[in-house]
Amino acid sequence: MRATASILHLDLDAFFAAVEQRDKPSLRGRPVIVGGTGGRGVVATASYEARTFGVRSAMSTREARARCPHAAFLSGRFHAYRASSRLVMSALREVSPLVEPLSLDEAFVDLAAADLPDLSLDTVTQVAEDLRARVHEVTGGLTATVGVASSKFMAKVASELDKPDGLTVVAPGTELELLWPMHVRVIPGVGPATVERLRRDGIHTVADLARASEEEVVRLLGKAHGHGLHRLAHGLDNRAVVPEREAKSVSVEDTYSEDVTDRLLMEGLLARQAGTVARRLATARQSGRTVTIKVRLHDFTTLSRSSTLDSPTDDAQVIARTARRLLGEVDTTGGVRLLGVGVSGLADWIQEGLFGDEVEEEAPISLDAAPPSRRPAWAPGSDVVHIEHGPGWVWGSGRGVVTVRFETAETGPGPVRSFSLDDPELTLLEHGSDHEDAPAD
DNA sequence: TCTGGGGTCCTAGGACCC
DNA sequence: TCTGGGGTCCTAGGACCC
Repeated sequence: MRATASILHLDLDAFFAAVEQRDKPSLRGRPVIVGGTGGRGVVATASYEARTFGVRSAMSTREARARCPHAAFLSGRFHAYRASSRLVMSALREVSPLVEPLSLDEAFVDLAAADLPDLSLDTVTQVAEDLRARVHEVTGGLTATVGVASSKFMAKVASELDKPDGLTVVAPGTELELLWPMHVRVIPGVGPATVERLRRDGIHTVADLARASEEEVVRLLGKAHGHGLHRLAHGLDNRAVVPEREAKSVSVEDTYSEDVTDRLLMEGLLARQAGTVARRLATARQSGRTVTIKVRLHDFTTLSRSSTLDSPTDDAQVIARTARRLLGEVDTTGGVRLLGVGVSGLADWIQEGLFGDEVEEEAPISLDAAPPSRRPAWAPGSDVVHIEHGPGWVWGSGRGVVTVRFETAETGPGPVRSFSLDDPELTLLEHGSDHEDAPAD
């Protein structure tokens, strides 16, 4: 909570649907619904025209069709959404270097890091209006709703108040009089289950929540959630705007139009998903140790099984093999409606920055350009090794295992594989055997 | 023939280690 | 011979967000 209204939250209005209406004039003024169009689809975004018929996000497409049969139902063009999103994020970064995207259509901007004469209400209001106009301009007509306040929480609450195409600035000091009459549902993190738990205890408004003792809220909702919500109810929020966040997992899941009952087919579908996950990991130059499968049975029961490997991988075969083994632990009699594969525990083995600038760049690392290392043996990124048929970089090490990414300037990033430290195939190519220097920085 | 897909964070219990 | 306690890792599930 700051003394100035210097955190801005921007939300693009009915984003996916608005992009479709922008790109296809015949859709303008008409109800447009973007989402899964198959028998088991749900609505991702409904245009405001569709919302007047009661169509909402996350509603099944079947129900949306019943409510609004004349709407245009579209399955979505994500490259177009990403392109517009990038334009918006760039526009935000013109205002302040501290921009935290929350999704394709939402971001926080820290105005305290912007180059402004002051942070008075007049100034931030003008900045917000200019920004909304700029977004409209760079996207070719999309509108945004903006909230500006003294914290992330209040900025987000404020941006909900004047949708679409609006602006709300909350003057510092007036937060609680705005917040307390509202329903607890306005607090991000309060969903249906939490609303119900609080309701049973007679807590409906934010003021009710603030009046309750912290002990009581913690008893109802658990330590972290209870403590956090109780603070928010008092308007207390010191979270900073954080521009870059490391991904913690990569996953793919698919709901099938008909339940899958054939075990071999399930294995094939998992293997294909493993390939997609592996490709995304390689693109992000990451690997992870924990492989998780997700299985949704015919009756919507959802299960997960996971297995943590000795060393991180981005190898499609390894992920597929693990996924198949995990599927073996699940009774799929009766069929499954969804299968998914994910890898988490990313970057555990990669010390960010050990590669220096090189890790930030997409360009393949030349083995010839290997920097003389001053780090202990087998530190991630420190050594070039030779295993079996080719050279590679040490990617991670520990527990008697060294993990290597095979990579050359010619081939670019290759697969990640692991070897036991006493594997005779493993030879240190560069970097002598005494490593007494302390790690740099 | 209700109920997507991509994520994040939290909890709770058991294993294991010191 | 009646039995510690703290810390960390792993696993499964749940709530929530967009």
